Amino acid sequence: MTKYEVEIYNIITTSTEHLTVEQIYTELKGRYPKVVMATVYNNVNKLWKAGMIRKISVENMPDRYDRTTRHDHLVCQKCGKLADITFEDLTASLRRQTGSGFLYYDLKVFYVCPECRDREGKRRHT
Amino acid sequence: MTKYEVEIYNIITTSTEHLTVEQIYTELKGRYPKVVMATVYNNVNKLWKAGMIRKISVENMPDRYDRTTRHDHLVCQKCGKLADITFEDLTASLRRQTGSGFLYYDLKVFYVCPECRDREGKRRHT
DNA sequence: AAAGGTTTTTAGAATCATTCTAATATTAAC
DNA sequence: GTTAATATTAGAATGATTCTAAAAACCTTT
Repeated sequence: MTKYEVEIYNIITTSTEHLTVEQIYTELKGRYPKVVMATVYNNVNKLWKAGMIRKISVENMPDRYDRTTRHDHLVCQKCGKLADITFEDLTASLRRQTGSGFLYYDLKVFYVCPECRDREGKRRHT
Repeated sequence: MTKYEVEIYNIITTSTEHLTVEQIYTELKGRYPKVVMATVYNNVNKLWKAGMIRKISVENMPDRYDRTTRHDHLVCQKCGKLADITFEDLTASLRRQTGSGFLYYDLKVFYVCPECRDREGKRRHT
């Protein structure tokens, strides 16, 4: 594993947020001013293909990266922010229904996050 | 509803496949040679915002559109093709866990589709 | 520690999907 | 049938991501 691979892996897996390539790049740039975007792309793809990190795609936003510990995601419909939830593990049940081709699943719950609710509420009612 | 809106809605909801904007455009172009891409984009977005069609985002591929009847998706990890499955409805359970902000959920099951399995199998074993 | 070979990084161009802008066309309302 | 509103067109612009070719860093083997 190369220096950047390790650094990027650490940034992703220790973050409490769900980071975009842009954010990882900014973070990394602080410590290694000569790093470029392509390096971040190369390395997140490498890590992703190796199954070491998770990629989260949501329509109309850049991909974000996450640790691989089993959990699901809440996606705010208003602001796009992600939050973790752990819903019951559906693996066994889905494997049964899907057959031997089964690899993994991805469950996203769309909602309005508390912050956006408050903001909405203020505008509409108060 | 405008002419194109209706046509695009019909193309999406009567298709057995999960169509990209590109494919919808090609289909539509056959009947209306002067239609442009932007019109397809405008209209799928309009239909999507109105909740009349579903948008399916998978990492590294263009968005695809689908009818809104309740069902989940199988995504082939090799070729990206989508197939429908109907797994048990998790709405009630997720709403309970998520709270009043809940809107809807999206369940994608990644697998290797039968065609890709066969292709793989041939290369590896036979 | 120099030479050779592989892998990584860099810089910047290229690509792809999608959105935007401004002008034109179509539709609906009066 | 004129006005106002909305939709469509054409093409430029944007944003995210990939690609390409050259330079740099990293191993190995001497």
